[in-house]
Amino acid sequence: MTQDTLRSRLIMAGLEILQEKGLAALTLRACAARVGVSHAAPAHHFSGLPGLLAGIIAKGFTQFADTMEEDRNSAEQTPIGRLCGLCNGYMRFSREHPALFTLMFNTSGEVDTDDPAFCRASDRAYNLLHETCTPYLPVSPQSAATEVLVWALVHGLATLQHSGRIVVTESEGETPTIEDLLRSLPLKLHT
Amino acid sequence: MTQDTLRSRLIMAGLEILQEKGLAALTLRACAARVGVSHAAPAHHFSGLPGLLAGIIAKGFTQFADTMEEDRNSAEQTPIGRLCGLCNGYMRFSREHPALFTLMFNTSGEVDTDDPAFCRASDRAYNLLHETCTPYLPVSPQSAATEVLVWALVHGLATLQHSGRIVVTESEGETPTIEDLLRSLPLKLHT
DNA sequence: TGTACATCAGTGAACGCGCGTTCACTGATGTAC
DNA sequence: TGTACATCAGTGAACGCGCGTTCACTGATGTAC
Repeated sequence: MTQDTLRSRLIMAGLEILQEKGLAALTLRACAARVGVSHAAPAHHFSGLPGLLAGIIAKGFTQFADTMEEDRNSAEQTPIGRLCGLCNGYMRFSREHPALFTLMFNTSGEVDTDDPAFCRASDRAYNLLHETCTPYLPVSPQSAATEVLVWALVHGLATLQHSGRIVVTESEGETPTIEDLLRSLPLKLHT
Repeated sequence: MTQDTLRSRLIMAGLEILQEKGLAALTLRACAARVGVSHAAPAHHFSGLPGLLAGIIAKGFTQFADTMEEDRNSAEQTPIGRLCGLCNGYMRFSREHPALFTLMFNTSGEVDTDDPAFCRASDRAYNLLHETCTPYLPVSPQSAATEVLVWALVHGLATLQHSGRIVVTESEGETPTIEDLLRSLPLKLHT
């Protein structure tokens, strides 16, 4: 019990440090200090920094999937409405948690990608995208699957937005909205 | 003269270290050691690590633009051929220099983004994309500019490919090619 | 042509720093008898 | 009910490590006169 609590408290501390100070500040000692525990304590719960990172990323994917699901389900319940909602959630999460988002999609080799919690959370996020794209067919036999197009588009937008190179809004204005971009794609419903 | 030479040799060493061992191994001391110079020498040429990183990233953008220009100019000289070539260059560079590519598009705060060489090289890469998209018009008034669509798509593909989440090929096979993906987009030529 | 001097890239020793890791320990908890 | 013992999460001191930075120095180069 105490073990589970400290473990999850260290992960939460890691998420906060990532949010406030970025990846460079994310160390075992910093997490222990934030929780208020000696710096040797995390060794009882994680196999070094890669283990802690895996735990943090798993938690990150869970929050990511929650955000997408929430925005999808509170949007207009049509295929395009749900897809726009999901993508807005994707963009929103990457905007609100830039350092975490970057870490989640960076296999810098320092992360234990076999961690079962990590795989479960990551799969759940992917399946949300997959489900929300199922109403759509590829436009032609040669064209790519809808989910590849959509995923690449929204992921590229999120990454470029994060690095300050483009601006994407949710409300209407001079810059394109997610909805404009998705409507630019050739999406064809099942007949 | 000696100053310029050591400066550029340190940048080249940084690029090699990035390629071989990743971002975590990229330090002032490591660059100095690779060049064969004392670890205090770089201080005469760079204002700490951020200055060296700016130099490395500027060089990276130059190589990036070279790669895209080369692939664009050796492709079939039609609008779609040139655009496919450029995007193949984009993907090829990100595949061949994953750590550098990640660093180039990550404003982790540790980089001096006001560096003039950095701005010049970055602008040249962007202008290549812009030029190659000029034959195309948006499909409708609401839809996004072609270059935003293309950039987001190819950047998303590059990033997701790098993190091992999707596979994109240049030759034909079971997975979509860049050409398939670009042909999936609604691109309309000027009349 | 020669002398004196200024400049400055690179040296090598030393510094403090935060990191992950180790290790003997303490003290609470739970269990066997 | 009580005693003895095993377990184990967390402690705190100590370790070696590589990092960026500082600083007095050396020695080559270029310039003024």
